[in-house]
Amino acid sequence: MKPETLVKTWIVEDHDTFRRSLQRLCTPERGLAIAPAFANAETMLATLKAAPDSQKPDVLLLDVGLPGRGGLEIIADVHQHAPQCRIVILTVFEDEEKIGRAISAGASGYLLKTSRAETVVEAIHEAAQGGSPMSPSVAASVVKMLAKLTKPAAQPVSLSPREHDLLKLLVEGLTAKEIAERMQVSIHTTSTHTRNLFTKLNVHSRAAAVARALKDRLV
Amino acid sequence: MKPETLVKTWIVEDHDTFRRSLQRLCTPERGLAIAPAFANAETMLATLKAAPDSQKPDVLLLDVGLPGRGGLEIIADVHQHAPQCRIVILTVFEDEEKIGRAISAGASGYLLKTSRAETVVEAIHEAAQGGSPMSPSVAASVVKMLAKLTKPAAQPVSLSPREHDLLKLLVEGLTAKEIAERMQVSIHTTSTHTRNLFTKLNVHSRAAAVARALKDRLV
DNA sequence: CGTCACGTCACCAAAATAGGCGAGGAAGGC
DNA sequence: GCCTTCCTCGCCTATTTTGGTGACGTGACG
Repeated sequence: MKPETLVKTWIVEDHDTFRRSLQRLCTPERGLAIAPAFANAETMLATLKAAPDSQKPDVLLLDVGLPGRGGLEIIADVHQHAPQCRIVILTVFEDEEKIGRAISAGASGYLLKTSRAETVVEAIHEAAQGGSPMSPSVAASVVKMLAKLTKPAAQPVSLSPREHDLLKLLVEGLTAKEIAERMQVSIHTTSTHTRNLFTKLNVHSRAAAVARALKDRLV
Repeated sequence: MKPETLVKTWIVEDHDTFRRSLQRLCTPERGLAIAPAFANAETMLATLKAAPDSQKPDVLLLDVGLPGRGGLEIIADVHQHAPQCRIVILTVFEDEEKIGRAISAGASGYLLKTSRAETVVEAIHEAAQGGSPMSPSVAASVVKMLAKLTKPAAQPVSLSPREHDLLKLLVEGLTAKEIAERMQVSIHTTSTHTRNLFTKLNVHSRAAAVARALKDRLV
């Protein structure tokens, strides 16, 4: 894993002291190129847009300290102008809300500012190699979110094969007539299946059935 | 972070050599209690069921080498008999499918067998403290999955406040009448909103609107 | 002041759906 | 054999939904 070339890192951090500390971490001895550092995202973006590809960063350390509008929107812009750049969030917030939004926006890593200097350096290298460095508690949040998002039905329902087919087509938004065609049966049959399906799902409308199906991952 | 008590770790690993290697890692000098090790999940579960709470493990290192039925079902059983136990998967597989299913099942961590001994020990401690140790590439997969699951609408739609309200109620499976009550308006109004909503969402039925809303996370 | 988006309400008709009933055949378990 | 589940098809009606049109008041914006 010895770095053949220095990892180009950019830094966005509004606190002067902390920004300089980060900047001092980036030394050739640590396998990192001298890092441009910016006090706000706008100047960084302007520089990024003007930079030739060869000078664009491999990793961007991004502080998203400001609540509300703060840096998450920036991520999309960075991806647009430097698609290969891995973005590592560096912040004091560790609530699932913020973590989830950062990852949705395209962040690769998420470090807390309580991380040790050595950890940050490791994280930069890890990110540059395609990994996703995260502080332990952040990793736990991410795993928790993923588990929640993929958890199956609370009370599992056993649908017959045809009912399952029907449900999938319902979720596609087809009408009864279209479903009958797709399933190669009479519209009366789909009607029967639909009624049975409603009973099993404990709903009284197609819309509710679709909601149940998608929420409980029945499809 | 000094461990005041030794972390009780159990090991399930079918390869004799590797199992003994893991077992040798668990020493008081490393902050770990002498670890019971099992060649298969069944005997581990039997032992777990018979064990008093005070002897139940803090962390379970679980090999899920066998493809198909292998260990993921075990996770639920372990959670049932030792709710506080953190489960760390230890395997050679690193495809998103397996990782996702392990996490859905309730695993806290996921290590590749290529991990160094020192890393495994760190992971055990991290898991015991509520973290989620993962090999870098696994972390990247997890982040990628989470990003995919939470990515917003492909083509964002701008709904008016009332339309958004309506959509939320639709997703709850309410009928037009119920929605009218909830929104404190006439049923004719909900009808108008519904039509406009359909146009914006480019659908022609409530079911399709619900599908679009949930798939594109418009709610 | 005009315009536009929005929310509200209404009337209308064609179409779809929800839901109840019965009934035959095929497959599988006991 | 009997029973159950599932799939299939049909008939029925009340209700809902879809989609079109028009209309009024409000507030924001230029």
